[in-house]
Amino acid sequence: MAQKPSLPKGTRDFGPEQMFKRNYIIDTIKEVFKKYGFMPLETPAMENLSVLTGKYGDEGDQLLFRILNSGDFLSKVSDTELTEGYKTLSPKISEKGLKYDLTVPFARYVVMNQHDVTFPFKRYQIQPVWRADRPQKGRYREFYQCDADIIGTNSLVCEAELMAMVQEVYKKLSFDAYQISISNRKILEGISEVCGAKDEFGRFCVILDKLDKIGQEKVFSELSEVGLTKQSLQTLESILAIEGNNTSKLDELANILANSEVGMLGIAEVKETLNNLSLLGFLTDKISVDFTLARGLSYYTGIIYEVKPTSIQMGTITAGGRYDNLTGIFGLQGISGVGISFGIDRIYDTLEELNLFPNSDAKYSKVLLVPFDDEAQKQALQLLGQLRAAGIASEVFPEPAKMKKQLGYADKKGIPYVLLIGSEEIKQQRFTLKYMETGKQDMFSIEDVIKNLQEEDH
RNA sequence: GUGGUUGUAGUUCAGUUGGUUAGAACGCCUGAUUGUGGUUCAGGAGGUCGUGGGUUCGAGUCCCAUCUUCCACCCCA
Repeated sequence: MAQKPSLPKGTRDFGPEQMFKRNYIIDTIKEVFKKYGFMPLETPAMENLSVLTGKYGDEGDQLLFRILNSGDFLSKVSDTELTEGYKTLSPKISEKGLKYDLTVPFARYVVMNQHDVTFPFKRYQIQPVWRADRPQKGRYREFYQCDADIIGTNSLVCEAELMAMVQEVYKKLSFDAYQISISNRKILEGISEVCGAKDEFGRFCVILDKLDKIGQEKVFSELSEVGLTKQSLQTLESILAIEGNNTSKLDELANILANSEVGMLGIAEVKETLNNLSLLGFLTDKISVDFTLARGLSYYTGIIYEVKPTSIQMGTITAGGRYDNLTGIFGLQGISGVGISFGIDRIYDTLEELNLFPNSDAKYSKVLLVPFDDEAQKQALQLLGQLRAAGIASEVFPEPAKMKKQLGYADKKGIPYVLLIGSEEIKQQRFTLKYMETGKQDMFSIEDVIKNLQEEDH
C-alpha cells in the first residue's frame, strides 16, 4: 500500500536551486577559512553520549537527540528500572547521540590526537548538527554549522583574526546590514563581582542577557530576587547607562570595575582584540562592545561575540568565543581555544529575505546535444566525448525524443547552447550550434564548436 | 518542554449558517508545429480535503486525538 512520505519535524530537503545557493555560501566561507590557514576536519554524526552530556548546560542536555541502542535494547533493563522514569532508563537504553555542535567533538578529537596535532591547531569544519528544539523561523532541528577554531594558544591575535574573517565573509557575500557584538565573560564576572552577585554568576548572566527583550525594569526586579542590593542595582544601572564609542565605553567601565581584577583583565582583552583587528587593516565600526552579551553555551570563558542582521528580524547568524578548558573535561589540561561558528541556514534565510543572492546564470551544462534519431545519437556520443575532453560541461538527451521536448529540456534547465545533430549535419560533419537566448544559430565543425564554447568562458 | 497557530491538485490559494459530482490561477501532458524551446491557441490529466477516530440523514466545513507548519516563551546557529 502506498504511503504518503514525510520528513521528520524540523528537517528539510534541499533541491538543486537551493543547493546552488547553499554552496555559494559554503564555498565563500570555506575560501576565507583556507586563506587564513585553517585545515579541514570532519567528525562522525554521532558521538558517545558521555562526550556530549554536561557540556551545554541542563537545557542543552535536554535538546540532545539520543540514539536508541540497536537490537533488544531492553534486555539488560530490570523491571524496577523500567518503572523509575526516563532519567534512570535513558542511559540504559541509549549510549549514543547526534552531535549538538562542532566544538565539543573537535575538543574530543584534539584530546584523542594530542600527540599528532601541531599546536596551535587551526581547523575548519562544515557539518550538520542536530538539536531537538521546537522549530520556528530560522530554527531547525538539523542545520549546518561552519566552524573555525584555533586551539592551543591564549593569544588574542586569534580573536582578532576571527573578527576579520567575519567581515571578510560578509563582504564577499555582499551583505552589509549586520552588527558584531563583543564582550568578555571576564567583564561579566567583574560586573557580577562589583554587584555582589559573584556566587550567582550563572543566573546573573541569564537575566542580564534578557535586557533588550524584557527591559531594564524587569531585569532589575529579577536581579533583586536573586539578592542584589539597591546599591548594587545602582552600580549596574550606571554600567548600563554607559554610552559612546567602544574605547570610551571600555574606559568608563574600567573606572567602575577598578577593584575587580578579573573585570579589568576582561576589559584589557577586548581592547587588545580591537587593536589587533585594526593592525590587520580592518575597521572596527561594525563592532559594538555590549556588556549585556552573555552567550548561552556554558564553556565560554573569555571573549565572546555574536553577529546579527540589523535590517531584518533574524536570530544570531554567527557566534563564538574563547573556551579555556574544554579539553580539560577529556583529560587534557591547559589548552585554550577560541572559535567561531557561521550558521549557514540562517545566513541563507537572511540573504534570501534581502534578495542578496547573485543571479545564478552559471548552471552546470554549457551545451545540450540534440540528436534527431538513433543514427544521430551515435554521432552525438562521439561529439560528447570530444566536448568533455575539451573541458566543456555538456550532456546529451539520453533517449530519442522530439526536438520540442529536447529544446524544452535545455530551456528549463537553463543550458545556454544546444547542438543540433541530424542527417544533414552528419553528412557535412558540420553541426548546428544554437544560442538559446537569442535563437541565433550557425553550422560549425566540431573543432569550431569547441572553440566557440571555450571562448564563451571569458 | 509551555502556550497559541496552520494544513484543500505539483505550487499559491478559493470553497457561504454542515447540503448534489470540491474550484481558480500558475505549472504539467498532448496537439496546432514530422528539423527548432520561450509567446499564443485548443484540448487533457491530476485531489484518500495532513492522518485516525467521533457527532450527523449528510462533514473540506463541527468535536477529539495525532502529525506537520508558523509564532511567542525557554534556549540557540
